[in-house]
Amino acid sequence: MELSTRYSPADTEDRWYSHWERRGYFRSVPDDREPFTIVIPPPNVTGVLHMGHMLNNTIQDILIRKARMDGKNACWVPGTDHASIATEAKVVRWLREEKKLRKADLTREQFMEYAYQWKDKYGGIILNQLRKLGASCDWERTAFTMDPQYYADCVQVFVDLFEKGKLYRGQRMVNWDPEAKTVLSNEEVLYFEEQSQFYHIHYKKEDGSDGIVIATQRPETIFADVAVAVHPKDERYKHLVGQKVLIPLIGRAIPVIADDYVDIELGTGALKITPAHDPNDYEIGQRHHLEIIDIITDDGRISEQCTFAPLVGLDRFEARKRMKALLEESDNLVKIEDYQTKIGRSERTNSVVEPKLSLQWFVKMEDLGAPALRAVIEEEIKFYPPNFQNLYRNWMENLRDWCISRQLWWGQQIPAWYLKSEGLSQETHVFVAPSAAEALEIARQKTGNAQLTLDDLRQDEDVLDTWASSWLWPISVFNGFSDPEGEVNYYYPTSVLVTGWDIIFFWVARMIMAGYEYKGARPFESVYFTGMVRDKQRRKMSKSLGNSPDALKLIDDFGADGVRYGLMSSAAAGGDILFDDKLCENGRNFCNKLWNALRLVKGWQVTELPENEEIKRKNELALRWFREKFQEVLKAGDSDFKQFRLSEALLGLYSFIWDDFCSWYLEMIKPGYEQPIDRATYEATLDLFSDLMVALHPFMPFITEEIWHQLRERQEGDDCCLQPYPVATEADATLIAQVETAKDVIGKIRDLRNQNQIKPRDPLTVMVQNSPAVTTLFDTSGLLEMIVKLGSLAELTLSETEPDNAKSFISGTDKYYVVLNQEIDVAAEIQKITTELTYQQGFAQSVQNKLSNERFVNGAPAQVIDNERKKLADAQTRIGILEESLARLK
RNA sequence: GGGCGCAUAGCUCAGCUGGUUCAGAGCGCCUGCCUUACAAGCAGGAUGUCGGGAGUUCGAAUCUCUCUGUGCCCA
Repeated sequence: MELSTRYSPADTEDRWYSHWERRGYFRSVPDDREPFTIVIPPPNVTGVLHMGHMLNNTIQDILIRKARMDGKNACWVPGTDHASIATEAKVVRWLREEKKLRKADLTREQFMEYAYQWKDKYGGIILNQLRKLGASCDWERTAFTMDPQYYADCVQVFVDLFEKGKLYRGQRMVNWDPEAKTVLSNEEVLYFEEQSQFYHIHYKKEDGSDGIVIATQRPETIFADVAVAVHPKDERYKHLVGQKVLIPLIGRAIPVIADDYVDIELGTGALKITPAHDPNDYEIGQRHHLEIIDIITDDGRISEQCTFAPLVGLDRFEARKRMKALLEESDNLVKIEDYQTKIGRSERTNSVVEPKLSLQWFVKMEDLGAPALRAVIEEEIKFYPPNFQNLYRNWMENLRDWCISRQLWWGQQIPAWYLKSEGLSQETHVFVAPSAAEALEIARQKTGNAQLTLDDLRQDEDVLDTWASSWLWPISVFNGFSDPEGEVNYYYPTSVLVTGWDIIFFWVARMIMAGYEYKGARPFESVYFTGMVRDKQRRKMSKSLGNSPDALKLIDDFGADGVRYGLMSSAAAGGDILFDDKLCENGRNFCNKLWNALRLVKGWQVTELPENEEIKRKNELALRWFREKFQEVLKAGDSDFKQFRLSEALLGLYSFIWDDFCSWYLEMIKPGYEQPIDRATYEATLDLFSDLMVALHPFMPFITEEIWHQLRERQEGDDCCLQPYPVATEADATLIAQVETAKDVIGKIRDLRNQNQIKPRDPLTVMVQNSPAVTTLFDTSGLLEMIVKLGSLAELTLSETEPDNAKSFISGTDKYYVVLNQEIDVAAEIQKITTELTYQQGFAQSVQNKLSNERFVNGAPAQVIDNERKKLADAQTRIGILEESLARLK
């Protein structure tokens, strides 16, 4: 069959993927084998494949394929996250743009129906895209964080935490998004350097005399002030502490207090305290037992609570503008100062975050955090790279309670019920239960009112933070809550989690907490942190910058294997990747290289006749050498895998295949023009090539499967992806070193050709100076023939004397002569040899110095000293040779 | 302000427990080749006070301290 000079991924990739899938190779059910389990970091259900996913999932696929080939029961669970806020935002936009509907006009039930419609239509595209990448997931296990069972698990955990007293409802300062009207977690707030102003405002004393000038960025909140704070050591204001000053415009008197928090240098050194609208003020307020006055509504307007009527109803920014004029008129504005500061904005709506006191559900972190911190510090869970331990520890030692309620509809509705008779946020009774009926039971008991009906209760409107569902992922996907004695006990703890370090707190830490809380065991043995994929200018890839390449187009252009190679070749764990198409190009080129090696081998005619002795010796040596070298590579690769050094493992195979297999081995055994190859070498080569494909398969699954099948007729079901991964045996270092000397000689001959304009194929005569050391060259069967072939020599013989008209070089401690049919430039040759001689003498001297240092000889291990002695001896031999050459030329 | 990291070839980075597999890879660059698998290729080549300084050691890119530059996280 005629093979194209280019490998065409499009012709093979889909075909092999469906073949694997059809044969059920990725399916896992518990059995006697050791499990190797990975749960996918579930992408947003609305997501499409981007570079980060490609990197992340390529790594998981490599690990899972390798484990499968190692004979383990490999199970990779795929799935998606309902991603409450991100998805709800998309659904709302879709309703507005496509259906001309506003969320406010829909009931919750109607909205959810639309949301599911939308999810069914657009959700899960990414899972099909993962197939293009080659991801060998067990698709029958595909999970979703809003699956009915998963939903029930989240509810059960909520109830359980509540019953254990690890969940509470409390007034807390939260990050409020006035546009989305929802609480944001700290992690959902992004900070930007922005231009702002400090308003210096004069708070006069009750008698109208000069009081104190405070600086604030938020003049519209002065009506919620309850104090002015200064630093206790600030001499300027000491006399005022304990006195009262008046809020401008409304003239309410508030105390001046002293608190360490105040920064003397910042602004005027005097700070207005507004506990309802600033987290730091809130804490100061708590310390000093101050009142809380809230004057901002849920949508960011000045509320009725504000005693200054002209502002009521205005948007907070509009109110700020008005305040400028009002303060000027009332002669309270001292000055306005420009100020650069960090403003927090909602990651989703970009609106300025409003600190707000709100009644929310919180998980107490104290008990949950302790075992999760310990597990990582004591390396019960190992991080790769390990320095992420520090980041983790830092966060875990400063845990804040986790706000898990979100004012959204898309998500697991919080299983808490209240009495309708009580106002919103005024509840004195809370009934937490898995269902309304059970909540009613509790309500009847707690209130002592047996007449209560479901109509008297209303369920909490909020849903769970999306991470409060995904933290159960490693347990819930194996039905660990509904069937705690089932297969979860086989698959859990999972083997490794592969994820970006940016969600170490959101997700990794919380899964660890849930793991210890609900399974009493770590959720995974190891965590492999990937870096961020960035563009060439080091910018994070983002939609708004438009710098993210289209993942599927990349696969079209370079093949999935090419892209996988590109991503992996420069992706040390934890390190960012500066992505460049060039990387994928390398991968594609590698595929072509493999393909052409296949074309070469399959193009050979095979003879059943035995080869002549010389060729036979050469081929046998080549084979032995290559097999030994393969062991070295496998051994290194094995250790790389154990340490998750996947890039290193891949690059090791890459250079072994490109350099050692293609450039050396195949050239060694390649028959002459239109000559056949002997059966034994041919068969052995097919086997070696097959083994290489098996070793490379986890990284580049498609092309290796294709070549595996092109190399030989295989039985049905005899596929590359199921082969046992080759296990290294001890390599014969001596043999490898012998062939290395041949490669060195060949390289030097080629170099000499290059420098003297001799064509690569001109047959040269080369001699080697007879010496006791030179015997290995002649004693190693096939070595001479190898040099003759790859050096394109007419002959290689021993010589007692230096021939005329020859140039020489040294390999190891042997002197070689290349006979040239041209004039030798004696002066240039002398120059060259002198330079080399000077270098060798200097080198010998430095080794000599080392060896005559008594402390070195006494202190260093014997092996190091022996090595130095050998270096010295070899250098001295070379010096002898060079001096001899020089003498002869002169 | 607190914490974590990084600095090695023109560029992007490897370099594990200190010792010739320690100064490496890929890209780029230079020279020569359309050699009977592959020009998306082949054969060669050049390039570095391993950020500065000090220390530990027989020996430091590797360990310690310090300075400088730089990135990130938290407040």
